[in-house]
Amino acid sequence: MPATPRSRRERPAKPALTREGIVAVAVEILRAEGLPKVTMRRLAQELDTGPASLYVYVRNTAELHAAVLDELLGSIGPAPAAGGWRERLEGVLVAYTRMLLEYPSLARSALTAWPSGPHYLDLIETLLGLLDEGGVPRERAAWGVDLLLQRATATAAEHAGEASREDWDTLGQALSQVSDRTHPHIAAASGVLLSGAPEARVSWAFQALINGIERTAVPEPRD
Amino acid sequence: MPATPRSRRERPAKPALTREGIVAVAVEILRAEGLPKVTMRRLAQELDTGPASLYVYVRNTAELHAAVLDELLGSIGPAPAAGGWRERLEGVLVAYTRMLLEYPSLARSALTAWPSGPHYLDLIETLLGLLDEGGVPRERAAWGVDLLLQRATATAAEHAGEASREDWDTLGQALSQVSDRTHPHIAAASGVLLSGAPEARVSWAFQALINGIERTAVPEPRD
DNA sequence: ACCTGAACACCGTTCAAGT
DNA sequence: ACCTGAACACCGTTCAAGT
Repeated sequence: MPATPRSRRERPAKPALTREGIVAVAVEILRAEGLPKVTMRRLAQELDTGPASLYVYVRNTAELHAAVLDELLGSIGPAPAAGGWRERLEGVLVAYTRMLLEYPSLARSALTAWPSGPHYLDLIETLLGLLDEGGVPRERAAWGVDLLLQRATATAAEHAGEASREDWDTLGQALSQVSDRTHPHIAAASGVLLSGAPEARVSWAFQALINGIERTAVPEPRD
Repeated sequence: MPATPRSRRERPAKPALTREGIVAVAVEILRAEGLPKVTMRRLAQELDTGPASLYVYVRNTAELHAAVLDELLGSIGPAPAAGGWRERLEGVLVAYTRMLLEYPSLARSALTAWPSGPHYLDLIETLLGLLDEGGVPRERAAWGVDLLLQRATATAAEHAGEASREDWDTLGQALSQVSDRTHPHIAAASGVLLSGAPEARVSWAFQALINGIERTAVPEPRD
């Protein structure tokens, strides 16, 4: 009796071996199993080829991650239509942060491999538009966008790796056990340092950033 | 003729197999060859043992990285003695950023594996002290420290991985090629978006953060 | 030209077995 | 108890060789 061929029913239609096909499969694996499983070898296996073949379409793993992020960026939708510019700006930033928080390891990778895809450009345009609506001078807005996006990305990235919850507790313990002779300011602030609901802190941080960007003059360029 | 034993002159005194010894060797390798070479296997080899032995002293790679960072933190020295609180605060933050910029991949790892060592606590104490001196309310200062340290860490982390320089150029190209019909605000700001000397941007960002922290009220805790 | 099998040069972590 | 050899289960990337 000949061995029966392995079933191929798992994937309805095998995506084509193109950049789009690779990114599509990568997003699928990311959603189902997380970024650590999105490896060149796994992708190749899923596409019935060897890992070497992928290098025709993507330069390396970092570039692949950036493409995946831009793809996901398409899902956060437009800015809220109601409310003042400040609230709407916070709304966009919170939506971006929330999306990244679903894939913290992708956020981590986005911090290093800068996205430059179409959805990322749309996001920058939206942020600049809202800052302009609020009367923030163009130069401050331009430099400020970096601050806002970096805060969102870094906040999500901090949750990558299973250890993060434990580390927070370790730091909390260290902060509360500190002597008020050697570290008087920590001792005095220990109750507040790690206090507050996560949403409240996220919101406060964005408002503080917006306030700072609004009020801080960019230096005159010297030549 | 018996085989001559392998020379052991490379390392003057092999550090003891203790947590301190392991961290010391890790710092040494980091300084000489960068974080990617600081692996469990390499460390074990350097200490004449197998990788499994290290797990008696460190929980995992992330914890090791955090210990290494705290060690390096000891080298940035105290806050500048002269100047207003604002300038001294910026001085501390710039010194921290500069140190991290020498080891961007360590910064990247610090974003995930929170340090909680003695030198990190000292840094927090210094920041809180300077904000207090500036009359910043305790609650704002406590929440603000997270903003300041995260900015420093994330800025350095962005330089990890060889690709970062190229990515920046790619983004710059994408930004300057955008159509002013679809992305009018980017088009209008394209000159400013990526302008400015790195030091000027780092300095502006910290000043904007300080200004924002100073002026943004923390919400009343609800129970 | 486009594609890929196989190899190169590694990883972190666990665990059974030794001392 | 403390320590570790060997194994498990993987990685990314390159390159010579095939079609």
